[in-house]
Amino acid sequence: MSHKVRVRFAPSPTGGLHLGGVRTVLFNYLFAKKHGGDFIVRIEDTDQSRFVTGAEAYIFDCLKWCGLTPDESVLHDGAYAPYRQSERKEIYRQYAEQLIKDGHAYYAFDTPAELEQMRELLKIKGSSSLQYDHHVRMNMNNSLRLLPIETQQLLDAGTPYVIRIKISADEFIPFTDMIRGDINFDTNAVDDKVLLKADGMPTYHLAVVVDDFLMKITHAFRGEEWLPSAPVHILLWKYLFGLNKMPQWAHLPLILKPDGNGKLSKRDGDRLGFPVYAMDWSDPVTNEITKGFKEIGFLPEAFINLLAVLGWNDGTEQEIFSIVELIEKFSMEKVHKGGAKFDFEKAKWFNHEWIKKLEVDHYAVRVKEIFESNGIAITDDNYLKKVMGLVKERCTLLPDFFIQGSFFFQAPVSIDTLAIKPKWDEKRNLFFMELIRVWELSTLWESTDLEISFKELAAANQLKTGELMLPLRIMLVGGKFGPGVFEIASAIGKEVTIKRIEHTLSLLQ
RNA sequence: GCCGCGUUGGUCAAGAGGUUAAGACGCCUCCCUUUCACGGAGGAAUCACGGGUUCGAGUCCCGUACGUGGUACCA
Repeated sequence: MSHKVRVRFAPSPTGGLHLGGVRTVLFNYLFAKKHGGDFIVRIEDTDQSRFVTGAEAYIFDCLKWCGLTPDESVLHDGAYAPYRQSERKEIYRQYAEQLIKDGHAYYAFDTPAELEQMRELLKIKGSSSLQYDHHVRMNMNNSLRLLPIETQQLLDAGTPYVIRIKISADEFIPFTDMIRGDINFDTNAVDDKVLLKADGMPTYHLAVVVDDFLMKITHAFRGEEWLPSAPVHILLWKYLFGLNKMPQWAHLPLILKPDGNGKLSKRDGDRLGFPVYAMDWSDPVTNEITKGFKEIGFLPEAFINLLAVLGWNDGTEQEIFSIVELIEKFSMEKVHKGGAKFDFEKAKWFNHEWIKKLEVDHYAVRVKEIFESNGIAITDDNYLKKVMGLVKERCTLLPDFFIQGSFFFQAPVSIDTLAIKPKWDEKRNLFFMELIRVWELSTLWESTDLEISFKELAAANQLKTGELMLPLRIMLVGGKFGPGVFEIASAIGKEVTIKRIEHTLSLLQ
């Protein structure tokens, strides 16, 4: 307890950063910050065949957008560098050798073909498992079966080999998971996992344990898919560093697809029409772009919020949390055991809430970009912010500001005259002609003034205001949506208002 | 197949043996608004199943079903 809390997020740079990945980062981050600890990002790039250019930089971009800044990482320095496992390659070997020396691991020279043959044989024998374990290892080509001199000869000859952990039979590995409580594993179900690959790189199993030790990690949080290999890691801790130094584990529940079965994948997003990655990911090989939450118009505050409450809640009715509140209220014990299906409708609701809640200044820059990418140059930022304030409660995603607010900047592209025509007649036509004259002479242009003059004129013409407001709205907006008509008229100004009324009037002739 | 983990409305979920089983999203109705939203009021809809334990079980135990993950020189 006297040690400073240190946690890590350890992604493989193999592609886009998935919702589940961001949530793992988030829970790590929240836990670290809550306990005044350090949040470390370590790049687990031990599989050279899966390396993807740009993926690492992309991960850091996502973290930056989310506001989850690491204390130590490839980009943030720290006392335990390097933070990229490929650069730590030499470190791992000595631990693997140590395990061999202590009798907990061995060299295995079996070729892929021989391994396949072994599995075929087990299958024929009707064995329930096809594992490389105590049942078969004495029939295999490894240093356990070979004479020491034979092993040495193979080694000297440069024969390719891996180092495997020697899992003893009939042993129980108990451990406590912060979320799931006490769990017991039977070693008979675990195989002699490869620790060091033929290319000299460690596998995940060796690398996590060694690095977590070296980097003084106190709490290790990862996805539930790692639970079955936990006994291997625990054994390695026991053999290498001692169980008393082992971090506390928590295996986070999975995020599942909304329909059907299984883990949420990128393909589900494509299929169901929502993003699965935090930010746009462009595949360097195929150039295919996969949409991200940021780009479709999510606020980072909302993204973080919705992820936090997917599998966790503080036991109250509260659903909207700022990052500061999350840090204060988060606890690993309240994380669920079961996986949660992702619901995009609810995700959008969070964004809507955050758009309403936040001052428009927080996201005006992005909305400005959206307008500009739609061909509307914003020359007056204050006017933009005013418009945003007027329409924000109708916007769920950031691009909605364009849909809801373009008519403040340009004449409506199309005018829904069909909505006016059924109740249109000469009397109403004359009313609007007169309205133009009245408003042209008006020196006051506040929405309340406009409403008063509009209503007075309607009364004088013995027309119901209500029947005239919809036509006015259509004239100014183009359709049946948007904030109060008089507020719109006031915002767009006298000249534009009159021009739009005249234009629609001519359309109605 | 084997091993692990899980299971409260359609979805997210509160719930630590005694509750009329919260709340939210979505859906429906109504009010507000002569637009669309926002806001407000209401509605439909749930403890996977079977056995125990107990005066009493969504809550504890055991089975079953279902889901999910793992079973690679991937992480």
